[in-house]
Amino acid sequence: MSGAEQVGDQSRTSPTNPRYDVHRREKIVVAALDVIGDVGVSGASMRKVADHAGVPLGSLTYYFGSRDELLRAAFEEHAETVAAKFESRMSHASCPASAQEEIVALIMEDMFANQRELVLNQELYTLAARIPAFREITDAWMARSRAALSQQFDPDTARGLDALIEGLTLHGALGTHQLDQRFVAAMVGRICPV
Amino acid sequence: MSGAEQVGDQSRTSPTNPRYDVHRREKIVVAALDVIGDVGVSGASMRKVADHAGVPLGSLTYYFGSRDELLRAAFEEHAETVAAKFESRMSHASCPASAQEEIVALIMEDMFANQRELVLNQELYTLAARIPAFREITDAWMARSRAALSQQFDPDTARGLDALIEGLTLHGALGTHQLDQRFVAAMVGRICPV
Amino acid sequence: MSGAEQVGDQSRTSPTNPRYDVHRREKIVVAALDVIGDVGVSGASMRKVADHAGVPLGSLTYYFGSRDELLRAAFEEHAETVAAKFESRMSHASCPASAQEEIVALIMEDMFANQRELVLNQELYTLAARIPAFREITDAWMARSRAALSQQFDPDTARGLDALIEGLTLHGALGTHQLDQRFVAAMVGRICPV
Amino acid sequence: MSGAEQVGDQSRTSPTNPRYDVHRREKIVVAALDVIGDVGVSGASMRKVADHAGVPLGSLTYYFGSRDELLRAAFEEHAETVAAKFESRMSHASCPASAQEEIVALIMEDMFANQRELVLNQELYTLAARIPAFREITDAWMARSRAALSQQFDPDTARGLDALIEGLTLHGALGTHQLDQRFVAAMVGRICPV
DNA sequence: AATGAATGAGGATTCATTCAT
DNA sequence: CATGAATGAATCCTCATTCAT
Repeated sequence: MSGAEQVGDQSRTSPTNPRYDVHRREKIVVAALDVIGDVGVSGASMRKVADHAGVPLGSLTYYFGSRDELLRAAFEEHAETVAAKFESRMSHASCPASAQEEIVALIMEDMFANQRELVLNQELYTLAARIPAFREITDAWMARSRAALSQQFDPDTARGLDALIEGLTLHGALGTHQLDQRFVAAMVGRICPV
Repeated sequence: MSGAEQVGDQSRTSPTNPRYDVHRREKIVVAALDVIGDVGVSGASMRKVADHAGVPLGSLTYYFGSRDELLRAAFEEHAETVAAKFESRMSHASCPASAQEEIVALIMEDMFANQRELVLNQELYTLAARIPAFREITDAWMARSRAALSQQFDPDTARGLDALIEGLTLHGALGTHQLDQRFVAAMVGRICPV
Repeated sequence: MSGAEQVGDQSRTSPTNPRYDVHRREKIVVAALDVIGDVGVSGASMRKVADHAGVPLGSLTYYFGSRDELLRAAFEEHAETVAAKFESRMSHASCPASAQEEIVALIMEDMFANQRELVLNQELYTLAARIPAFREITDAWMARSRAALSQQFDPDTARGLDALIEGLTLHGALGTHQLDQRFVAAMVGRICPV
Repeated sequence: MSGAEQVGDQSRTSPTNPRYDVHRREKIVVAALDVIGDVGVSGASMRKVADHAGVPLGSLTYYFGSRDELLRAAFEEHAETVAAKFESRMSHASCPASAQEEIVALIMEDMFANQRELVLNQELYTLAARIPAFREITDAWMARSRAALSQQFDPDTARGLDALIEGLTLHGALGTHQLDQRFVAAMVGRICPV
């Protein structure tokens, strides 16, 4: 989509004078998420993000006004990505049984497949615990998850599954031993009414 | 005054014995947890902690060597407190049924009773996600929780309950609507095998 | 729309003629004075002035070349306004006695009627104290004041009155208690020879 | 006074490691006034002041907390110095006539003897025009001036003289031609009742 | 002619840590 | 033993100005 609009690498900007760089905003957001995933929110200084994105420091506050605004944009992007993946999984399920399979796969494969996502998630929750603006992001995200689950499950089961997924992925990612598919499937099954 | 509490020469040098002024050390740890609960780890500067504890700035590095060491001590204290409360709950249960009741009470009452505990938990998890030293703390804590649960439940159920508790408390604390006792009891019941 | 106000080709190039959009230029100057009156010269950034004037940022340097030039234009406008008011007052006086009345009214009513004018005056003097370009503005202004006073008073009295007006208005504006008309009239009377 | 307590240049501190530098606070204040006199308040950055004082940048906020606090301390010092000079002049006068002579000398010699004092005065007034904290400084200063004048003159005359002194010194310093002693004496004489 | 995207230089401030006392 | 004065490094942010369009 966005690639189709580009004629070539230097179509709009020269490398030395990148004025009117349309992708810069997105580039900065991605760099911010990378840096946060690496060194956490507290370690993600404007300078580190700028360096990682390959843009001048001044452009960060030009595009985002403040570090807080950048963090907000970054975590909105993160939540969007993860929620979309979740919804995609759920949309493939045609019945509760296949939905359960998708949930197991999701826990085993998607979530926290890497350190980056685990850290991003935790950092977002931590901000949400203290700062209303980030709470809004997690609220919207949780609502989407629950809505996706509600396509196949009754409200209580949807909420229970949501919580179980949260707990299993976190313990799986933080815990010492690997999550085991049979165990995950069993727990998901127990939450779902027969 | 403070000298009267010292037992002898070894009290100053042995790492296992309380050295210097134990009360002051503890006071600093509690102050650190308070400040972290208020402004997060990144906002918890040595000066803020010292001010909150009512101790001179220099005493922080005197007692803890570095900020990192102080954070570690603080989160060890936090984990200890929460784990002890969990174990206490579990020790009151004489059968799986009463254990389930305790778990429900624990989710509804104990965890994240206040903003402070929610923030502390999230901050600890966030550090654990990136830094091995803090992972050790969460590992030990999780092991204790699981051990407590294993007194009444089989290993899989214990792990499942642990995850469910984690997910429910987090979603309860972060989510928009209050947790409902009937719902919590139902979900706990589903995880537990009949 | 804005093009219709241009007289011809020379309107764009002659420095003495209004070029480009005179209204916009004037609008910027007024906005600059407002902002300076509010947050001082040091707080009057190009962006704040542009926002206040409702014009694009780029137009400031387009019309004024640099911030310095804008400040100069703004303070020239300010001095012109105040000097004109002063001359108007003086022109109403037909004899020294009525001139004294006008001076008293001027001190009591005109000068520093608001915070904005007080600040603008002080900011201009402060610049004049260090920077020759602004000294030129205050020099011309003082010369006009003195000339206006000289219509009714001998040179020494004119200079004395000028200084007294300066001191009374400043102390009246900065001081804690209101200026009292009887007192002002008495002091003006003392400076004027019988 | 303070010199008597010093044994030698390196009595307390070594040049390379100036810990516990008792005079540092005062040194910074003086440097701040120098820099302000040179480049104005807006040009007086913490770094310039630190460089001028020969102290590390970090020590400025250590001693003063913020730039505002430093500016306040600096202008308090300035006001104190000038007010003390004024009071000293006035204390030498034993009768209104000699007081008038002192006032003339003060206008001709003391005030704005140099660019530095003129700038400092104007900068202080400018801040006072917008910021209450600095208004307090000018209020206290004016009260002292008036009190000193009231030793020899009735209240109205004291206030009138105060204003005249203000206006004459300012116009003398900013104006194009030098102040003339005969003229100053005449104006001071006119304000004082016979 | 007019604009606004872009940026480098410099702004104030915070802070963990050091170490002379 | 305990302290707090001291600091350099790094923080976020502001801004006048430039210049491709």
